[in-house]
Amino acid sequence: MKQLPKTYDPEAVEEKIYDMWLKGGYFRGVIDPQKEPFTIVIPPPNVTAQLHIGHACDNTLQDILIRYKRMQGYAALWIPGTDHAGIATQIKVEEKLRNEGKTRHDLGREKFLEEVWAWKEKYGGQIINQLKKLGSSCDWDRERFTMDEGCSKAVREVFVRLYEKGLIYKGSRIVNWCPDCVTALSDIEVEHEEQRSHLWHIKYKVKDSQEYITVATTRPETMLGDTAVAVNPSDERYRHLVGKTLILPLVGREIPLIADEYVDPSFGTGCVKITPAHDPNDFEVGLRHKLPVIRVMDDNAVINEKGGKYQGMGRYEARKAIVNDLRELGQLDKEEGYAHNVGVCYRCGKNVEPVVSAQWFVRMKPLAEKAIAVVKEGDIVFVPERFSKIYINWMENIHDWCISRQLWWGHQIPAWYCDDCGHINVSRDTPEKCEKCGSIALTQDEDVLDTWFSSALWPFSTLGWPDKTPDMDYFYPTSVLVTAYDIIFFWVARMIFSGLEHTNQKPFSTVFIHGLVRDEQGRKMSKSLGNGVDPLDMVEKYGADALRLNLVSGISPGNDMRFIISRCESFRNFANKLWNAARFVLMNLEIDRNELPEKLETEDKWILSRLNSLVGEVTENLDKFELGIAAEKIYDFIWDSYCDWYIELTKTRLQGNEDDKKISAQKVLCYVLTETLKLLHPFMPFITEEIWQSLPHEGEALMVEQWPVYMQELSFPEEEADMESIMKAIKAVRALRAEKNVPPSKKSRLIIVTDKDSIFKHGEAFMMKLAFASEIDITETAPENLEEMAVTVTDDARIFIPMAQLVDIEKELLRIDKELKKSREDLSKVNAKLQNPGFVEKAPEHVVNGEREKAARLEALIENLTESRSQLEKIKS
RNA sequence: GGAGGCAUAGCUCAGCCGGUUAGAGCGCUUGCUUCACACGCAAGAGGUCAGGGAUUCGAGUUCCUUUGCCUCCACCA
Repeated sequence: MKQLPKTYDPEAVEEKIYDMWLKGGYFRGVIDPQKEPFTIVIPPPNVTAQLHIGHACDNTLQDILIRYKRMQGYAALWIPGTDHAGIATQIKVEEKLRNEGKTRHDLGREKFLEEVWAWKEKYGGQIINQLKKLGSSCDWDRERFTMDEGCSKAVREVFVRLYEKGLIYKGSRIVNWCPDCVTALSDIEVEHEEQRSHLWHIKYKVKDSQEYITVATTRPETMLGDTAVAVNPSDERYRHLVGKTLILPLVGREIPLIADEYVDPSFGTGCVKITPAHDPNDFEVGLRHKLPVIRVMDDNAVINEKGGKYQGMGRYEARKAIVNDLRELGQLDKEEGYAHNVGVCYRCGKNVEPVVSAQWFVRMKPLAEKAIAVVKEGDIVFVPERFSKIYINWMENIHDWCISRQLWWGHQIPAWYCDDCGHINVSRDTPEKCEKCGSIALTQDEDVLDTWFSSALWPFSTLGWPDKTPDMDYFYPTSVLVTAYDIIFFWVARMIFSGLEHTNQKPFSTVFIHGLVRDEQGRKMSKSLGNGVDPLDMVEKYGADALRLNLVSGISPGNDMRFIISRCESFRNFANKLWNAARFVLMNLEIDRNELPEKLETEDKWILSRLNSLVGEVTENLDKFELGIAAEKIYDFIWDSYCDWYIELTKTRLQGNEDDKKISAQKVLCYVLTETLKLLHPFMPFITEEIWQSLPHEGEALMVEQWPVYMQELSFPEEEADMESIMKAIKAVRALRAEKNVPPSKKSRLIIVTDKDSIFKHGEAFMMKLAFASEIDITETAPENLEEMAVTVTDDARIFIPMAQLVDIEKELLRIDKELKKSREDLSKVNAKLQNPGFVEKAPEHVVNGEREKAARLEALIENLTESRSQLEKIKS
């Protein structure tokens, strides 16, 4: 017999258990042709810093799925890894350098990258350690990094293939430029926020005329680059001026007044200044009208030499100066307050500047088509389903993807420019000479790729692609992708089209989307608010199991959740509850084999039947990704059915002196506990494993045990009902006693009047213990000296308690009347249903039968209540 | 301008395909050193399931609508 400490101590258990799992090699995904594969690739956390509570949630969900499937006999593989997170990490390291008074340019590219790699080693390691602390059962032998050799090879392969197919091109386009990060961004890396600003109305003089045209703009500084003013061709007000020349204020440049459908005549003055170099729409207009493109800002958003006297000013400094100058010239017609959406960089939060720039793009339309079809046809399923609409909508309106970044940290673009002929050599390996002119003077493109370019390949680059590997053959396509809804576009969408394009297969079958973890007030967790929660703190305080259960129970798929610390405490209490249940079982255990006894008592069948239903339901819930519901059901079963009832019920047998009943109780206790541990294991891996190891068992570890299956022969509806009868009686007695504050130490005789005497005969011992009886009489007729007794009633028994303390006829009458009223109301409702032909005809049989049974129960209860009532009345008079 | 979500106990939230008396945690009230557990046990209070309408034998659950929050997408100067 093994002794467990009185309180569960996660710290003493978790590391030991995790090491045991590691030593056993249970995390390894092993190719086994006899088994079905089940694969998950981790959404690689950024190596920017430590994990936050959102990661803990994401990884707990994955771990639950992978452990569940592993126990079901799948060849389960969970591939871990981290993401280099281009801009984010580079910003972090530059910040660190700034604190040391340095910039990346002081170090130079090579030295700087050394710094970043050192950073990566530090934080990447921390992240892996954190994942382990959470209990994640990843195959650590296969840990990957988006910039490791294999992933880099995949990146080059993809780049070259797409380039050769004409799906990657380099071109001058308007891109979102972050002057602070000094790089181009893709469209989705720009967030929009409303900013209060002004709408400035500026007068442009018509050449050789007294007339003026007024345009409105939110970015007056860009006027330095204006090359036209446009009006709608149908606009009567300006028709006579179309084709005329205007004088650009401050600059003096002559620009045409053009007509273009793009202009909305009803907005503002109906005239739009056209700055092709600094606005995406103007760029398009410029193309249509063959307008010159004059870029007036440099990469830091400082006005360049094209800006005349404003050269050297920052964009907002220039804005101020220009507005002032226009005002002085009398060419500022109006200045009005204006709130509008401004794009900001998703990494640094600074305003993004649309500028024309030569960048690399992925041509999206051809790739998107397949990616839309695969979801529309249900080949890839989103859970919850509603996210597929969001995905499809985005894919259908997709723009080309700007993939080049003016950073140093990342995959350098595999393109080499020939210094002699200018030809672009795109190649998997560093070319020795220009493929066009043979020159050896080649310079590689300085830029790196968008960090998401490599993440997009993650499901197959981690399995060895582009090489043909056994892993690729066996584990690909992966099974489920688990992630939050905020990176559906960044990541999920790009994995889908990349997988389809490069492997000709979908990268995964199911996308399981969860919400974001917010703080107790429902705010997003962020650095600036300082409301972030460190998962390791929670692990330390409450244990990993409690944290995990907090993160998955009481949540619904796809919806945000609040992280409430007090809930960690309740789940720690739950762990302790389970611990003590196990402690109780072990204290009473004299068997060394886990098996069911030959002869089962009613209460055994009751708990086994309940367990069996639980097995069926939990399995179904997990298959439908209803993890929260599954967790709650297991929680309720353990606390309510197993601890509060079954353990209490077995005490009479365990403490009795009938050996066979004692042993059979031990066997059922042990069996049910073991099966329950299996069900709970994916959710609370540490404590379940630790307890399981103490119980009689044959296998090596709980985590590789077989997942329980529903068995018809373990369903005992009759015994369940019988036990419920006894439980109801026990509850009724307890309620009566509690009302009068009778302590458990004060026992009393119980006289049970029932026609189900065999059931109650069996329940005698339970009533003794749990209803605090000193002796029990089971009869079919009510006792005599009623005035000395209190009575309580269930639907199949009247229970008399000869205890003066409880006798209070007036109060009893009141209580019985109240109950009678309620029961009669319920009964009439049920009868109304049953008398409704529509209900009886149309409702399914089990529902109708259920109502009939309910009616019968209520009738019995009413009869018992009425009987008791008339007796009380008799005593009263 | 589009699209989506949320509204259920004092608080935070579950509630799957419509079908017992709408649940949990925390909080609250009362009692209990009941030989696993006070991180516990027992009993209890507390709900017009946001308002209105429709479908149905039956609606917290489906549909429409109103109100109030929230999010995402979108090039209106």
